[in-house]
Amino acid sequence: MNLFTDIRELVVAELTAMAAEGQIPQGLDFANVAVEPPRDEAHGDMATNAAMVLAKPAAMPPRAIAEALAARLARDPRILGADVAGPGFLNLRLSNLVWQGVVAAALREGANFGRSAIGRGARVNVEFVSANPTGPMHVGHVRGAVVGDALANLLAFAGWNVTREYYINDGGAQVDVLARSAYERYREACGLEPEIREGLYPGDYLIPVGEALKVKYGSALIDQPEAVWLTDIREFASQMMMQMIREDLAQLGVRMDVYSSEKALYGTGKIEAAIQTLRDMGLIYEGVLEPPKGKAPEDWEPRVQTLFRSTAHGDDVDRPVKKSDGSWTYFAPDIAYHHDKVKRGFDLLIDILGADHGGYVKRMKAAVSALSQGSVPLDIKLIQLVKLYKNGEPFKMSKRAGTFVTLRDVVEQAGADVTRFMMLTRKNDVALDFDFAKVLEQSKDNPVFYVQYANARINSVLRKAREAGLDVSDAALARADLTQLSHAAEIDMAQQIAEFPREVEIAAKGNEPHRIAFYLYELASEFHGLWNRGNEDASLRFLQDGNPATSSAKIALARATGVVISAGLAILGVTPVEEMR
RNA sequence: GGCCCCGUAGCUCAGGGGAUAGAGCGGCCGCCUCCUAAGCGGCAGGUCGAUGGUUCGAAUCCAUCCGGGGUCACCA
Repeated sequence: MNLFTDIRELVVAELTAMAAEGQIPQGLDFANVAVEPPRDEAHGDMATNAAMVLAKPAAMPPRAIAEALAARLARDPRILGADVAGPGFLNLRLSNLVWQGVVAAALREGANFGRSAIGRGARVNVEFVSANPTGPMHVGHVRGAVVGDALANLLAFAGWNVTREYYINDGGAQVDVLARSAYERYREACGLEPEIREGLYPGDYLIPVGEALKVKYGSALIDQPEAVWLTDIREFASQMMMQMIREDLAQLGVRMDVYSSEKALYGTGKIEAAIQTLRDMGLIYEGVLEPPKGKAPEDWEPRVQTLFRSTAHGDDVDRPVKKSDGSWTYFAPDIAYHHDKVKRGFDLLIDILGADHGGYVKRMKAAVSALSQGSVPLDIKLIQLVKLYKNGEPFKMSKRAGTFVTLRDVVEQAGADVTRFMMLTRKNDVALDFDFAKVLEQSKDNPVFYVQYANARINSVLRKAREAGLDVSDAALARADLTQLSHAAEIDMAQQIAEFPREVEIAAKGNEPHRIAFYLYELASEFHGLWNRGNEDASLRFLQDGNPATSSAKIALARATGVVISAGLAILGVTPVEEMR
């Protein structure tokens, strides 16, 4: 249930009736009519801008519309009062029964509370991580992995049909480097001195690869020329790397539905087919690009290349799909890959990329726009850097990988839940500071702790109530006399709970999972506030000695809050804690 | 120089075209005989980078400019 859309439907229904009865003109567009919580509590529980939005097209003063609408809305049992205010806002006060009903709904719906159908089952592909299979995942990948996974959870919760996909970049030169590096480790496993030359991957995570190669090939590849072993070792090593990456992702609680290989596109005609599709649209031509503007064109020389006319779909310059030697650029398989996604029938594509791929956004959008003839939107989320700190000091670590902090280092130090939550405490396009000390701190400036603490307190109440002999099952609590929840502080709590479904929809529409993390912080804050009100006003404590009926109602409110915390954390992929230690 | 992102309280950051712009930290003042004070309440602190524009209404949309970061033809 989403109370705000319910009330908006009521408003639109009344406006429609007003049009039918001639109170306002026929045929007005109600699309911009909004029902939202007002910023200021004094303005009531909900506000609608209907009168202001419609005043001009209806050629009527806003107050006249607002007053007529108010009179009609006031007849609905849910609405206690409708007051015209300010320039034409209509402020609605809702019956406590409405808010009490939200508590009951949360208890009834449980983990499904807040679930939405706005996605209408549309098929969306979320591509994320897509790290090269040349080593373990490092910090740079963590945020993208978490954002992608949480976004996928969010969209699924909001009614989209989600596919999580990893694009294995195994077609380029970097996997050759991997093969050569692994070969040296193989020589090492065979008792020879490895030559980890400049440009090879030095990390000791390749030692097991070398040992595995020795098991498979014995000494057969020693002193053989590269041409003999390169292809086999490349395949072998990248498979082992992918296995490691899958394990890394599992550590973070991330799972993929589909792994697609770049290499698998070569030799299948898929790249050629994608380019041919563009060629048939007149978007492929042989030409010479202008030198990059403003950059010293010293080493620039005109070259004839095969170009994609991406400017026809919003890009700034056309982009090469073939190098001057006739081989594909990296862009060509990427076009083919997105072509494949379009052909698989997705209604929406989302790519989660590192912020250093900013220059890549327009051309990829252009390609998808062309290949789908504008029918499949591509949203590209660029993920900004994570800066690591420990107690405020920049943090460097090189444990097992040689030069970088790995995903495993982060998860081992901070834990998957903390890592995931923290990665979602910023918008994707803002850099994020991650302090290993602060994220584990048990204080309110640590949002993970703060939210988890609220959940622990709720569990504490339930535990105490159970010890006192109360039935605190959700079914029993849903039957409690919730009309006893009438104090303003309790109604405020219920109102915050009612925000959850609305926040889910806003977050899903904008592909912004971080909104859920911020919402949970606010929800927790409301709960901690209510909890402490019990210190001053004993009637606000959840457990009321000798009054099981009242206790049940208040516990129902606490439990409903817990239900929402769990549902929200589930979207983030974080496990709620039962008890702080 | 082109393109992209950012610019909101001393600091770190929220804020779907709505009313008097919010939170945490830091500062000051309060709250535990009582479900976890690991918390809560209050006060102080703002020309929302600047200037124009669109709009009944702009932190939000558009344009230009100023700062900071990223990126920039045969690397993926």
